[in-house]
Amino acid sequence: MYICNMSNSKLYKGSLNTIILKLLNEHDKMYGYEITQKVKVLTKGELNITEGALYPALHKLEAEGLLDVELAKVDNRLRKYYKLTETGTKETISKLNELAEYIKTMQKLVNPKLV
Amino acid sequence: MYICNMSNSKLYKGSLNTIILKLLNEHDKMYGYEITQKVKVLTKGELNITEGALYPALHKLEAEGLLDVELAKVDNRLRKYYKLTETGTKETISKLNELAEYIKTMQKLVNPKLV
DNA sequence: CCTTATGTATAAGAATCTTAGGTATTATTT
DNA sequence: AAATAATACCTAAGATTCTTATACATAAGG
Repeated sequence: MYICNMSNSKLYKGSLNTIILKLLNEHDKMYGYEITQKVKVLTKGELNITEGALYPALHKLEAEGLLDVELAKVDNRLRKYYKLTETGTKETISKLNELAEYIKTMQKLVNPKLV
Repeated sequence: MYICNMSNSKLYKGSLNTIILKLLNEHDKMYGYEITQKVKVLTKGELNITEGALYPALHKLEAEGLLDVELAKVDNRLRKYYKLTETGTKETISKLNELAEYIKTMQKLVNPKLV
């Protein structure tokens, strides 16, 4: 028996906020653990959001007024549902544009013929 | 008269090494200042590599054995030409694959219909 | 003479991530 | 029944990478 240590391809700086915002933009409300699972499924295990990155990021987005929190108890376990605020929705669009720009920029650099 | 402060779209973590390696892969040998200028031109001013990021990155890549250095004096000014080592060339390919994977992964997350 | 361009470098600080712990309940396996 | 895995939250220490600011030096241009 051995343990498969899938080398989690590293997040690029700033990606996480974009991912969180985009997922909340699609799913109305989500809780932290749910986000980690969703990312796993969507990326087929390629990306594992670590809790040490996720929870501080959620707290910060909340503090910045981009997310609202709603507490829930399910099966006697706490859940914190996060939801985009109006500002959060605007920021989501902005972040997605930034990401698209970034990808274009990188393609100019690494694949100049195709751009 | 006012100063146009083009908000330098931020680098995502880890991008810089990939950019450096890819440029050196294409141009045989380059010096630091040349790299900053090349990136400006290729990205039409969208990306400005700061010296505070570039020089430490070059030094680290050299220390890791991915780059070789060659000193030159042009117009009485020092230049440090960097060139890929054999290991550096392999690492370049690996980094470019990583970047391509990363972009695919992000597109699964932010644009799941298209992927 | 002063500023801009060319060319290198480092140090302090911010931001974001990984790793490694911690707590607690429920479900599953042994 | 007991141990482990899954669910669900959290934080702290450390690594890494970037920005900002500064420094030094030569050449060119106004």
